[in-house]
Amino acid sequence: MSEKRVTIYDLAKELGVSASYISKALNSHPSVNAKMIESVRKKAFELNYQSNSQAANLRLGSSKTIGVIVPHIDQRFFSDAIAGIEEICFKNNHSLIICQSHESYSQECKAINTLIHQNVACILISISEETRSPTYLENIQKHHIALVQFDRCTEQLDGFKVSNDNEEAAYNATKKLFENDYKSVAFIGGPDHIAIFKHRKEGFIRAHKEFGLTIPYNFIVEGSLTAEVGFKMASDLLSVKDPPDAFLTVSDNQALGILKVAALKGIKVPEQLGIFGFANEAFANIITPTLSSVNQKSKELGQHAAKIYFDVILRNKGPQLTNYEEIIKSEVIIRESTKKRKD
Amino acid sequence: MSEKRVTIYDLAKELGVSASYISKALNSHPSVNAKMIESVRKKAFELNYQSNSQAANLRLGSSKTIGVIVPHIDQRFFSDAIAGIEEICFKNNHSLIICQSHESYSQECKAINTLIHQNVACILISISEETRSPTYLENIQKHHIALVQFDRCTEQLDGFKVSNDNEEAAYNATKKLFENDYKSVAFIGGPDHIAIFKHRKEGFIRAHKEFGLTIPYNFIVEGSLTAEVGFKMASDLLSVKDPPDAFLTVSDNQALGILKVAALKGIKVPEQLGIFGFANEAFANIITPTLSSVNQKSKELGQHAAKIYFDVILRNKGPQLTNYEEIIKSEVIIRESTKKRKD
DNA sequence: GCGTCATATGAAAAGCTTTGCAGGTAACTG
DNA sequence: CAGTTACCTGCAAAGCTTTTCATATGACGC
Repeated sequence: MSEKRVTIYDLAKELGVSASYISKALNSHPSVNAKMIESVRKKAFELNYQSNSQAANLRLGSSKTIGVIVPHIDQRFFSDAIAGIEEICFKNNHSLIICQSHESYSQECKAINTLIHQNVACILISISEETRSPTYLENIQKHHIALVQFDRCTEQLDGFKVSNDNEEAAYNATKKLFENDYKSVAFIGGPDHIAIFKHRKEGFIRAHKEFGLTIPYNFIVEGSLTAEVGFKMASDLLSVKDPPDAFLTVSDNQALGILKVAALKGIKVPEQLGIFGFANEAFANIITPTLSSVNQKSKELGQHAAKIYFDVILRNKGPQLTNYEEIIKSEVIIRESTKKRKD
Repeated sequence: MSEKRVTIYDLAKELGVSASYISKALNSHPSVNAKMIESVRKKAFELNYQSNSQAANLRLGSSKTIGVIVPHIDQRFFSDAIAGIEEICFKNNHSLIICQSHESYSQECKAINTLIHQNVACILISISEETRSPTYLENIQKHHIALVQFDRCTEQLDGFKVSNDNEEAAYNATKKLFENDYKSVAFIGGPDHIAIFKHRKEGFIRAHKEFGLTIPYNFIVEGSLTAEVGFKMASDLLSVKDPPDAFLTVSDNQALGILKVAALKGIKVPEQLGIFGFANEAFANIITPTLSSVNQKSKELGQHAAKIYFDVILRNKGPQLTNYEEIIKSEVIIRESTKKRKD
């Protein structure tokens, strides 16, 4: 019954021609006339033939497949980005292999190996929290596989990158806080060795410089992007002598933790405390008060990352660009949580 | 430089043995002694050799790859399920190819073809809203590729399935509403040809039967799983002569829409109106009032779907089970939105 | 009738791995 | 020493497709 796979040899036998001819027909090779192509197509459909990409790719030495590595596929930002990537790949007839690093360096390496084994044409990666050395990424390039970093990029390796205007976004968010009469803002950041978090911190600092303000040393802290961390950091900071009257975070979840602290301490948001999130999670405009945040346009970011491969790398097989960076403009969204003044 | 791919022939030449021997060594074949295996491994590492899965799979006729098709990867439920699938695949050294159907039948078919071309060992699918005929799924089986349906299954095709106890969950949720003194519950459902939505409706009806209650004909409506639909349906239903005093929905987003209507009309939730969501989205316990919902354990569901392939299908290559269904127990979570009585 | 050209078709190799079988060597037994 | 065993190692084929190059056929011009 469904015993053996149907191959071009089966088609060839049925039609009384050679296998190589069938192959040409299926690929619409110019040396095969239209009538023949049609009848081969028909036969292929009739016998329920499906080409074997593995054999083709083996022959061709490439694979019409893109690999993606992200820390967690079930985090909104990444699943959105992947949706964008998938869209572009689908349009270009490439399929997608997806791996999670679970924020672990060793799993990231394992994923990279898998993708190399699979002979992917390109790897799109957003590195894990643990990744501090780019040696494994260099390994990708050694295997003549294209590499595009998105969102979380390492500055230790040149190449193709897409990320948000993180510095600018943090700068704008901080400025908005000042413009809304908050006087003393604390920053809850993320792991500093990942460029995007460093950049956000820099934007935060630039805004202070511009307004001629100094930042108390303890008003810049770092941690993971969870509500628990937000809660902990905010409890600490709100217990010091001159506490901040606003927070800028690098994740809406951290912001959520701060809201909880405020509720517990009876601090009114936004009247007594301003809170600025990051990532514009689905809940940001649903919770009370609605949360000011930064919309990172994650889907677009994914699309652009994929497009870099199809539009830039593929077209540019000659002199290799070594540094190509795209910035996706994010959008600062002001909601209730930072409206001290009613305007 | 990075010219040609390193193959077992390169290793063979370097070590002065044959390629087939290298292959055996790398696979720890018993006829190769330990010392040799070690030195081949070392050499492989030294030359940065990465095996070519495509060639191996071509030879082996299988592919250590699982294909997944979901409507939208950026919907919480699916990205969670995929996270679960990925976990199990990773453990079993399989990689994952992910496709989105975008709720479109034609894109679903295209995705299926892609996966067949890729020679995947198994396809895990949650069908699109548009899919009404299982012919394309049968095609998968014809290509001796294993098939597991999860969450959204069609009743028109027997086979391996995993889903929630949808009927039971809806029944329990409805019962909870009655127990909390709501007298007249309306149901906002989803597309009826997808079994899970039908089952939820049946659970809703069973609860009424059990309590000896009749359901006004217009209290059962259907639509997509969006806030807009929830808003529209609820506005309509709350304007009739004897409006319902509670809603059971099939999505938290629909519930969100109802909350909006209530706010607009000045109806107090939960005092005057109970609202029950479904899916336990991240925002359910964050919004005000917090939303009663059904936790579908989506990640577990994904894990189980993948495990069916590894634990059941692979182990059971003899007499084919034709109907194997697993039910993941979901959890009904009561929050503020349905607490008419304080207890 | 012969050289030329266009068109249609096929043979064979290559891409890389796995595996059954056979061949070879060394050690060991009686 | 002949025969057996155990252990290593390699040959060759298979898995399916693509592509180069060669051949065959017929038509055409002169």
